[in-house]
Amino acid sequence: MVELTKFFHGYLEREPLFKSKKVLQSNYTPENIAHRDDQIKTIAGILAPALRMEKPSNLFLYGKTGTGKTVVSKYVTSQILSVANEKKLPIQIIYLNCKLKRVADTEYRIIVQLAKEFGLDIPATGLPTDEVYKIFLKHIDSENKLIILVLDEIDQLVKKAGDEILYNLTRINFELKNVELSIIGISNDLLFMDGVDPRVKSSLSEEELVFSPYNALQIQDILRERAKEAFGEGIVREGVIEKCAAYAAREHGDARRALELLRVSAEIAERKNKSFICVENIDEAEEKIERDRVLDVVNTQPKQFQLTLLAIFDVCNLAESPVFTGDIYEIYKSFCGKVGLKPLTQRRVSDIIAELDMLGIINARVISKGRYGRTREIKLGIPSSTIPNIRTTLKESLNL
DNA sequence: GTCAATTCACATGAAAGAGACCACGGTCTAGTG
DNA sequence: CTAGACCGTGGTCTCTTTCATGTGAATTGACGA
Repeated sequence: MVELTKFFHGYLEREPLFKSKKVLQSNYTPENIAHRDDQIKTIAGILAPALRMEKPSNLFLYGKTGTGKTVVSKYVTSQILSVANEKKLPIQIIYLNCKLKRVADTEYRIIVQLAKEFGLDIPATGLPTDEVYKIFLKHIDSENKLIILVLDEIDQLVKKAGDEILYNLTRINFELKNVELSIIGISNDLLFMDGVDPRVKSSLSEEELVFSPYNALQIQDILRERAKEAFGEGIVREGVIEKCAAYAAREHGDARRALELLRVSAEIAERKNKSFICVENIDEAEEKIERDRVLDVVNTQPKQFQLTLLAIFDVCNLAESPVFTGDIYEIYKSFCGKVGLKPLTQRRVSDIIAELDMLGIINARVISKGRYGRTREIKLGIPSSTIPNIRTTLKESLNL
């Protein structure tokens, strides 16, 4: 008891490492965005007609994760909005992240979310989709307005729900008299548009913009700028920024990852009562981020998912040689027996393995072994140091 | 030695079902005046 | 008479199963040199 109060007092007396933590959080939109001037100008140019109440062209942004697509579009739209507010223009910006599960990942839910933005409360389920459309359209069309709809991670949406939604959304303009709707689509997948209905394609990507990855130096700039706001003087030791940037650039110039790395490093240092962040903290941070990410996925997925993952861990642990779907399925089945769960079909497990691959927890590559068939070659996609930890968590949650 | 056919072990697709969740409208019930 | 409880119907959504079709190269076997 006494110990704890002492601890809390100590905690409060200690000089905090962070001056402002939110600067490093992923949803923070900084005042000025480094190395993205061109894109900002281009987007601003494309969206500017909105301020004359003319419908801007639909816009499509491509680029890998952490290249600033979201930040840039949020920045530009918020600027437009503030000008619009100043001039009392009826412009509305709606930002939807289509990747958010159970929020905006189906046609129905997109409409519900949109409706919510207009103060309309529609139940999350239970109504026919076209009914919801009608309610929404009627409500929206009652006043003059210009709407800019930002659909982030739009590729996820289309992959799950098909491109019909996009078609419907682009058609809204024809059905509404008083409202103009422009769409900004944001996609991580550069090839995404190839598989989309040509009609949608032509109307949606009237303008296109590619965000190229940052290089290590640019990431350093970004980190330095944010670190200046986030920490006090002298807290970030020599080489920390450089190393964070190098780690992130190793992937494909993912600035978000670099920022997260820096933030978690700082958190670790803080927890250790250090008054500075040093290079060693970064390695720990990297491992922690990875572990948390996997654990997060694992905990939110159904049991069968967890069992499959556990089977993969076990098989990969035992065998040095490459591991295939069939092996996993056998082990998985035996686990099911132990836990008393009805095993899924191989078809389903195959899909689950594919999903795990998508999540980056494993690396699965389809290979052909010639006469000996075609299968997935499975390797672990996470550092082996994190695995024992995850494995025990898994086993606990499964009572194995 | 060359070349096409074969063959394996799954991958990949499509469709459809089970079960959870929910809204809506109608009917029933009990309480009220 | 009316508010609330309780159905049945019809809708979405996720996770699965079932059935069907696809696939890439090692292997096989026929063929000719």
